[in-house]
Amino acid sequence: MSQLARVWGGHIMTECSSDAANNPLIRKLEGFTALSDADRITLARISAEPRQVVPGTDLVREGDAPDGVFLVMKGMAFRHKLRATGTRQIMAYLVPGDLCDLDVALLSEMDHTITAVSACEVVRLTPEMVADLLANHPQIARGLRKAQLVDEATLREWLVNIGRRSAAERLAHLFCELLLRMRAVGLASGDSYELPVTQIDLADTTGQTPVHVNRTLQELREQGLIELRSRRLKILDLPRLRALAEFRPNYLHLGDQAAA
Amino acid sequence: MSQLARVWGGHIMTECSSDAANNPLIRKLEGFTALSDADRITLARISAEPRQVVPGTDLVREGDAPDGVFLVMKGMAFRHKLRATGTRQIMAYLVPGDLCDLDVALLSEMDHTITAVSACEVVRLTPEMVADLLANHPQIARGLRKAQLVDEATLREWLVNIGRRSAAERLAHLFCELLLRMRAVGLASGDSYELPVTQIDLADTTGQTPVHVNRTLQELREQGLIELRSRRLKILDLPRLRALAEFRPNYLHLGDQAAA
DNA sequence: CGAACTTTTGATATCACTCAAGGGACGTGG
DNA sequence: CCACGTCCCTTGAGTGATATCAAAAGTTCG
Repeated sequence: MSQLARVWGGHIMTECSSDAANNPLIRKLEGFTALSDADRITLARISAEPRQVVPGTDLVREGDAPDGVFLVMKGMAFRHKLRATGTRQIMAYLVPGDLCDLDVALLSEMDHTITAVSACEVVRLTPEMVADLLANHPQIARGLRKAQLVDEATLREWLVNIGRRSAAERLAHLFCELLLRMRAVGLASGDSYELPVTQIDLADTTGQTPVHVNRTLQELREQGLIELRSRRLKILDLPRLRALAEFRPNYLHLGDQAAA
Repeated sequence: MSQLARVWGGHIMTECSSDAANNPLIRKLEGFTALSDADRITLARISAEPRQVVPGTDLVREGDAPDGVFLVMKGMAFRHKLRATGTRQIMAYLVPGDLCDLDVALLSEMDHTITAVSACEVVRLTPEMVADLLANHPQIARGLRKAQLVDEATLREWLVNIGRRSAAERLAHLFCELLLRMRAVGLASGDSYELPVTQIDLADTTGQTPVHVNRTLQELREQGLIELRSRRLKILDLPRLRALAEFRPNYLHLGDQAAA
């Protein structure tokens, strides 16, 4: 927010992120449901021409009329709200493969803002494209709906996190969650991944003060649990970090292709 | 949780909540979209035979395979999670007209529990019924999808509430939100409504301690903002309560039938 | 190389938690 | 209809985790 915050204009650039195995959307949906070759081709086509977006760009702003659905292909973005008093709460991270709500076009007005934290590649899907996917590609539809349920479940888990865990536990939990989500789209190497956020962002995520986040991170480092430098997080002792956070990944519904 | 927590068995009883204007589901959806007479008849039929449920009954439990969608017709329920340490976080209230996630059948396992707080009337919609509504009743589908978006937006607002507001502000915000939601289904009289929760529940909702909730409620009472007795909340000074909570109802998307 | 931002440190304040116990309400059974 | 148990609400005293305020040190980048 203190950032430059330019609005996403008519932007630049191509670059084909097609190669199916590297397409985070395809990877993610395949974690949720079986896709046909035709499905993969459809998804690859849709996500073929992302726009490059500069850090700090608002993808949509609170008060805007929603205009299609955003899909993040690279980089990281988050949803957040600003209160009148100036405090901010971050309510979700969007990592590659993530979309914002499928049916958002039903609403007349956005109730929060989505901002790119790092340089991102983003695709905008028109309401028509979304409708086509949902109507004519049942497996894709299934995957997308499931992804949305997981987004909601994640929100609930964040509520538990902020409502009922201590400062250190909150951060630990966040780090564990993001590791799994980054892994699911092939963006973690071992137990480390890009985490392009400031300590201020972490504070606004976990409902704390930047100062306290700083001290808490130091604790986690001293205990040999993590390393966090130059926008990259390395988890040094995942089992202990998970135990500390009491992290149970069931709410992410990874690898449960089952169900009716 | 300390409650008896019997599992919802094959339960009793009928009683026809049909009369369209009193059907909370119909009222709620009409706030979101225009319904035809046929739509109203469909909805009335679906919700015609609620089961009576005793306070403390778990409608679904974490770990269960989801089996259809619940619709609350009367009373109040909430979603919550228990941590291993015994602490609990309530993540949503379900008031009459509310459903749990439409697509929940896509998941193999529930990641949280839903419990009736008061005596409730509840309808279980089978996955087939839900599919039929979504496929063959476009306006109903639209209303239901919108309702789901609002549920998600509400979750985000709760995150702001817990993450960034003081004890008094949190309670004030919750009370304001519930007033609007109860009004939307015709269950508020003036500025008061049934609120069948204990102070312990309020603590688990707002991420606080019961003791502190108690003291905070006393403050709100002393300031002439509310009255809370025998499971009924009366808001004495709504403007001041709203101001205290910095309550902006935009996230509830009430009365915006607009949008593409 | 300088400006803007971020991270770190120190000192102090406070809001909310903990522990503990008393009082009230409500229901059940004798 | 009283006695008793069980929740729930209330109060008090003491503590602790996290916030606040302020400033220095480190980074990043144009």
